[in-house]
Amino acid sequence: MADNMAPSSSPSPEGRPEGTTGACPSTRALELVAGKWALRIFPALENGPVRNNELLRRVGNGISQKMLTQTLRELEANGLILRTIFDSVPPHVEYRLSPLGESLNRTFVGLDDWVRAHWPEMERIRKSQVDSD
Amino acid sequence: MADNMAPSSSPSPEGRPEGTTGACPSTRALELVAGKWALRIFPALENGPVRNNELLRRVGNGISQKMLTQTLRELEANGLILRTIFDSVPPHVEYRLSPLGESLNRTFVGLDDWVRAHWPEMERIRKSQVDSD
DNA sequence: CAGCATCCTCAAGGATACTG
DNA sequence: CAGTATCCTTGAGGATGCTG
Repeated sequence: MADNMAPSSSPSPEGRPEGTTGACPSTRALELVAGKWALRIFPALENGPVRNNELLRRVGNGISQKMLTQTLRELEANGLILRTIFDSVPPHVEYRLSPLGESLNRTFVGLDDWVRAHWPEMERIRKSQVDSD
Repeated sequence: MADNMAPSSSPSPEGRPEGTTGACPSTRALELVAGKWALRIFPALENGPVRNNELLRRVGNGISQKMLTQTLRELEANGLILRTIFDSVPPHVEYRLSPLGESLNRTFVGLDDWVRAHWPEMERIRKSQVDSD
């Protein structure tokens, strides 16, 4: 844990610090932030606070309550998500992106856009390869 | 498979198509492209062709030959990586990013940059939370 | 409703050994 | 050197049931 985090001020000749070491922070952050479910949760929170159940539905597909909570807690612990507890008789909890989380989400949107733009090409390549195989 | 891929031209009122369905392509692409090892392989290929062994060393950390090959094949099948076989007596194979792969890598760089910029803040938050706990 | 605890399954992935 | 095949371990994650 807690490795030193040299800013981009002193990159290697190749450009960025690059993965010869294999300990680049993005790797860890991805694993932290993208436990495969995080990527699904972020867009579900894009337009405001959402409650547990709603979130469960929004993320949908194969997520379980367990995984949702677990991922949510991790994101919260890293300041990417804010958890608001309304102390009402039927418990009411709201999750929303923190400013930091929204910032990260913007990066995700970039990735999402890339995929949208290039997915067809990838699909084409996939087929042409089995074809020439 | 082969879901329709509406370009960002017709987003939902909220912004993008958003994950109510849970079948957004970025999810699948991430799982395809980011089998957790892909993210490590891309930077290792940033500055030109690399051979299997070298790649194994470059990615380093916990990757095994099995996982390397497996991931490489998947990336290749999607046109993100090019595999060149030199038919020499000691087998010689080179991997490099395709133009498509380089394009995707640029997105990864963005993510990487975000992490570099915000990791300290996340770390601070992490600590302050256990503090106020 | 939110969410924790428990049990159990299954497959991702490591280690090892072998081949062209 | 590059790559496959096999075995085996581990833990991610689902299902269920209970609580405040």
